[in-house]
Amino acid sequence: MPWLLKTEPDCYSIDDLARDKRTRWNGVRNYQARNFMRDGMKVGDPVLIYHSSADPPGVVGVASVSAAAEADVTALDPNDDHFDPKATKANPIWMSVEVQFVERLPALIEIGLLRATKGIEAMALLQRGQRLSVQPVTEREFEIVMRLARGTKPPKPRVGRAK
DNA sequence: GCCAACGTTGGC
DNA sequence: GCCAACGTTGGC
Repeated sequence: MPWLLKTEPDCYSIDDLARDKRTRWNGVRNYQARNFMRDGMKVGDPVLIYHSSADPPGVVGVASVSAAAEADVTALDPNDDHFDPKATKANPIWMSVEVQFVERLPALIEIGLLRATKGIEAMALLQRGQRLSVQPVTEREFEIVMRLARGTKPPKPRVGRAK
């Protein structure tokens, strides 16, 4: 299933991912987000990359899950910004998946455009007060965002449920 | 920079 | 286990 990962471009941007080709999504310190990475994200799942606290914020690219979650070693490193004194080797607490670069979108899809787009009103990203940095995205939401990216119209709603 | 919304912490 | 205080997120 598709996902969305938020990142602050000042910290790690789509350009950084394009350069690195793949990266461990380390530094996530929220249990719900960790659980999505640990239990939900499967190798091959597509991932929207979203720039938060950017001007403007929006979806900038696509990645895919390239390796399943494992211990986030940055939690064990006292010199790392994401050090967690409660984490141990036996119980690292935090986990992260590896993602690989797929593509940069031809243009950033601003959050305002997303808000104005029919069919994706229920996207987690667009809900008030939500700040989760790892979010599930439905197949249809993913498809609509990709069509926005390619400048074509979103598909008509399907009747009934997929699969 | 503001501030609403949310998660976490810690006293009790 | 409650909940007030605090810290963080992130759009605006």
